[in-house]
Amino acid sequence: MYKTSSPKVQLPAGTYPAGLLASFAPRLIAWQREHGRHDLPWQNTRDPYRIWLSEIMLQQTQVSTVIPYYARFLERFPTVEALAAAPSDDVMALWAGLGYYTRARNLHRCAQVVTDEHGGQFPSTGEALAELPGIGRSTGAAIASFAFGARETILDGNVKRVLARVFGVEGFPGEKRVENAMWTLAESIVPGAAASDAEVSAYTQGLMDLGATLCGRGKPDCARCPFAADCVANATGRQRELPAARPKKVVPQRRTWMLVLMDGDAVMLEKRPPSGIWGGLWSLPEAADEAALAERAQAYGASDAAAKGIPLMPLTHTFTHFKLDIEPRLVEVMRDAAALEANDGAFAWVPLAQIDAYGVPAPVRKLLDGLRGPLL
DNA sequence: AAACCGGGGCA
DNA sequence: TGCCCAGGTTT
Repeated sequence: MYKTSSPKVQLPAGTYPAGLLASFAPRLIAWQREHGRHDLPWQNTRDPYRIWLSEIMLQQTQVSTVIPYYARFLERFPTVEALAAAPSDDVMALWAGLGYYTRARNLHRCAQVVTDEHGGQFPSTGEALAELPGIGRSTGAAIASFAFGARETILDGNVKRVLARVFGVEGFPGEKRVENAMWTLAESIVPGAAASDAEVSAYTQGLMDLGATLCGRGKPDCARCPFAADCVANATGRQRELPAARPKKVVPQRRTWMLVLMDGDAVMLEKRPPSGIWGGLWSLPEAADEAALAERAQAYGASDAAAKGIPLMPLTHTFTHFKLDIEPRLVEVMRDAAALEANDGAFAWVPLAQIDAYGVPAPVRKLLDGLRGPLL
């Protein structure tokens, strides 16, 4: 749910230089007009449909990738009603290749809500726009400012970087406290009430352009920046420290035992459940400890003596949220043809040379690749 | 390999 | 209400 006035806290006087706060918008607008981007396909229109479509596509996707998709979408769906009426498959097919497919589903749903519940008209405030599927606070503000001249601020990753550097905002922007402070700051520097719609658009576009061009993550081009003389990061050489990086949290270590069950040159792979880690991929049978793994091996026909298996080289795989230590155990058996008949697609014996034809998690593939030479 | 990313779902 | 995730790309 969108919070109208974000934190209900005023920017305390003296937190930032008053001159910089007051001059920020006019200087950004002047810079955008001189040095910003002006020829993107979704600029120079005030059609909320076209602006909305571009903003959704631009979430997590760069401009050059979006451009051809944007053109195809508009050609096929010139209006929000046309998009709303389209079969889901058509929408998904046109989106194919852009990634983040929940965006496409939300896009379609949003078009239907606008058509069915808003008479085909997009709402004109960020708050109302953010009620729609796939539109959050920042995207809502972007659409409202470009399409309706609303003096509302965006706050995406680019803008957070610019504000953190220019104003010297400390702390990790992913932290709620810091993000709230940035919303307050961003709201306090939007163009004044006298600003024209064109100035409001240039301002929002300027925030995007500055973050995307001069003030990028890697090495900002401070020499060309309109705020170089006031920028805290530039003055202190802390461009690389601002904004503060996500605090490294110690990722949890997990450990799993994997059964490399071999019959000749074939290894047994199990199909994983459709959701969760490696959902739907083919992988080795797993157990939480060595004893449990031995039981699984016996269930697949290994003798008591052989079930513990031969330890292979352990390997570590890093996920976003945890590290996984894999302890492989090699067990050789004679495959059970009857069980294979009855297995219902739950497992398969696959010659090592053919595992590339199966969807196998990268670390498991690596493990199995290591087995090919010596054993054959 | 690690950092980054707006919105949505969920505790 | 705040935290974390999914599913990608960039560095």
